Amino acid sequence: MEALTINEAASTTGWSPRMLRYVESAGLVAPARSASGYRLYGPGQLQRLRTLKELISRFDIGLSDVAFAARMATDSELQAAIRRWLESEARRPEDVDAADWLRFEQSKHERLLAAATA
Amino acid sequence: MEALTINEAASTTGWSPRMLRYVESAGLVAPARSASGYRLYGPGQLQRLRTLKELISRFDIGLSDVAFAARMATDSELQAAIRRWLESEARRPEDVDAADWLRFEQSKHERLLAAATA
DNA sequence: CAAACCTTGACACGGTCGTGGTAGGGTTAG
DNA sequence: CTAACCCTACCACGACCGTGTCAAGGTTTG
Repeated sequence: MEALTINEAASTTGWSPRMLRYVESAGLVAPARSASGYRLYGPGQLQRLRTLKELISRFDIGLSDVAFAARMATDSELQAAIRRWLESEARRPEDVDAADWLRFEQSKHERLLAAATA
Repeated sequence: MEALTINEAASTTGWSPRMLRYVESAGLVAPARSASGYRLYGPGQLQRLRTLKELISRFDIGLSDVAFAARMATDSELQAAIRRWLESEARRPEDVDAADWLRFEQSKHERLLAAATA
């Protein structure tokens, strides 16, 4: 009785059923399955779906970003390689315009805003 | 005499001039500028461009993934939020098919392979 | 000064992301 | 049994990523 089917889970989390399947395909929240293959979402998964939504909208990031963070967290070789590269970058702060990648990261949002305003 | 212009930098790093500008727009390697606005790549930047190329092809990731990692490394609030979310995930290993997101992450590569073979 | 370089801005194009829909077919519940 | 639900597999669509190319104009160099 602690498991909701996909439409019920969608109602209580704010995701669409379609997106719940997509989130699963990204490996971020993988519900158990009933004997006949129905997805069964437990309470913890419902909570993680809600916080995932929060996370993504608060920082304006994508599901694929979270998926990449998950990959980094489990692939220590990747993690180490990226950290080494970033550290070699950080040692030359005079080269870096700190606002640059920020503009890059936000540009899609800005473009959306501009399009919506126009 | 330690600074190369964009075409010279392209030759020694394997990136195209177009991509060097794109990499800069992503905030990953930002060269100094001459008085008249020419990009001037120093030795350290050439090295980072080479390792960046290596990193990206070795792990089959995108520039935007590295840009996201850079954002995480400098935005500690984002980093903490993502770590919290991932940790809440990790406490329920019975739910997670470890190979799932791996398939997701590799699927584009597989699709490319399939398309190339066909 | 002319050739060879650099700059930004734009168009284009295949591929991926995020999202909705629809179709064909099993499952569950009244 | 039938209505309501679930499944997977597709099509579609706009936005974004990675990449090349071209145009119009400034800079450097022989």
